[in-house]
Amino acid sequence: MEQELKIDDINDLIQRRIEELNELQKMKITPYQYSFDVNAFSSDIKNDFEKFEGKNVKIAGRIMALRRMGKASFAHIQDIKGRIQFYLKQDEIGEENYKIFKLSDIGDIVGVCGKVFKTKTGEISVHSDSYTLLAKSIRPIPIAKEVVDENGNKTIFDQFVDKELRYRQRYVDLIVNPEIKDIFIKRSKIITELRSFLNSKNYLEAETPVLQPIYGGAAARPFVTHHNTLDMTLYLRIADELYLKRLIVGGFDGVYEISKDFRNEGIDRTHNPEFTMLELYVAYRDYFWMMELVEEMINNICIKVFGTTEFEIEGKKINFKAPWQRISMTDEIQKITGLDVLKANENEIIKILKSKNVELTGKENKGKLIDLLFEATIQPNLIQPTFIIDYPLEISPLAKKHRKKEGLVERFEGFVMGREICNAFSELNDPIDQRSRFEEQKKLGDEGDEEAHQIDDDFVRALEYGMPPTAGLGLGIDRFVMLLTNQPSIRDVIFFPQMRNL
RNA sequence: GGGCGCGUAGCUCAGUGGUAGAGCAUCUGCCUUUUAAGCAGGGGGUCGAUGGUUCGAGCCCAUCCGCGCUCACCA
Repeated sequence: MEQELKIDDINDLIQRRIEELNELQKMKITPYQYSFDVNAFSSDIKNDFEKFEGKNVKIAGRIMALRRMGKASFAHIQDIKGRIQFYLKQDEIGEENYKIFKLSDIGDIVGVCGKVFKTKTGEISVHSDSYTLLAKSIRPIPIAKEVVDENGNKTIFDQFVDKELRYRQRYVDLIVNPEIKDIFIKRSKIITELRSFLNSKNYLEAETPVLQPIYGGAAARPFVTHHNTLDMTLYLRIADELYLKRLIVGGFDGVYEISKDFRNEGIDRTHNPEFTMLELYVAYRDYFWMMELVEEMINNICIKVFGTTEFEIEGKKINFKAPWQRISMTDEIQKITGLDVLKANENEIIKILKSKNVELTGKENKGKLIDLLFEATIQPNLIQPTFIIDYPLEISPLAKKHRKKEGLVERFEGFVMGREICNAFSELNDPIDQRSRFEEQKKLGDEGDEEAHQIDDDFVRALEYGMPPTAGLGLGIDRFVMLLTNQPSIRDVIFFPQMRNL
């Protein structure tokens, strides 16, 4: 049975492979097999040659290099752990099987059985006595040839480097640049350790709605969608916060969620429209307590996943070891600029901002101006892990007023390498204050601030029933993974980053 | 959104006004321990798209599409 060609970007390379496929089928070979009993992996064999030498192994993987020399051949296959060479010759596997092998291409998935041996030139290989085509590849993969010199330095020729194609066709990227798998494995371990740390504290992993009639918990523009049967507008969540706090009202005293949030905003090195966020709320605790928890949690992840708290990130040595420095935002601004922003009027702050070439829209309130001043003067210098504490009230509509300092809230953000990695507060649990904060936000919204918070009456009602004092935390997983794995772009830590349609 | 840059064979790239190239990949032949295997020979292109300038455009100009870097925005 000949395969119909229904491939839009057919070329002669694909054409030829389909012809091979048909030839295999004429030979009654099934080019897409059902299973293969793998019992060994490339790097295990190479790392423990003494144990494997002379033993029969069954390995499987993708052919990544082929060297055919008439009636004998060498090839490399790539499995989950790396690459290994196999050798086969016609005398040993028979003409029929050798013909099947000759119809194989780089990219095919194959299974090989045979004895482990070392070639004349010293490469640990599998001397195959059977060869099975498991899945025929009809689309050629970009071939990158590798050379490892005697010092172990790897040179890669013609590496697949087009970033656009790598992101759009991540499956090819993973085949051809397998070292990136490690980043994603690290990402997975980080999330696993995060979850196991939080579970060890007996916090409940909760699932809250992605589709929300009122979005909230952050300042961001949402994605809008529509439910047909209910005939109502729904928003993809921009944060989990308000639902998780409802669970605290309901009597859970520790809840967390690791989930996707969606923000309809720009895309760049640090922003993907959907991203993974950890949010955690713990009853009867405040933001001081939460700072210690963050230190403990991050130290734990560093040790469990990387075995150290010391990292080299973009050439700088970073140590996550607790305790982190704690700096008051307004004190530090005063130290650096000489201005007491709490007492100063807006014009005094604007004057300094202008001298720093910060562009203003003219709509900023005092809290926003203070935040801008912080970003311009202090944030870039926060290289080692640092907590900035006590933020202006106007930019923190869900945080509790500071117990001592007028105009501020009990909020902290953690910074590393000048970048924010987490955000936390003593949560606002005064329903009357919360309603007036929402009303302030509504004013901003009415004035055109597209990111202003919506009024969530049901959330206020929940607070009216009474929410215990609570500490809350948000931690952006993608950016955290970027830091720990030293990746320059969020797209390098997300398997399938959002791309424009072609 | 602004600035800079990129888009040529499956991959990596050269080609700055005069017949579209190289290496790898691929095909044919030879080759039973090779390893960027080798030797000999061959095929493969809407040069991102559209329009313009020119006797002549991959190259110059304009517009558009896509991507990258960067700045702004995104607390």
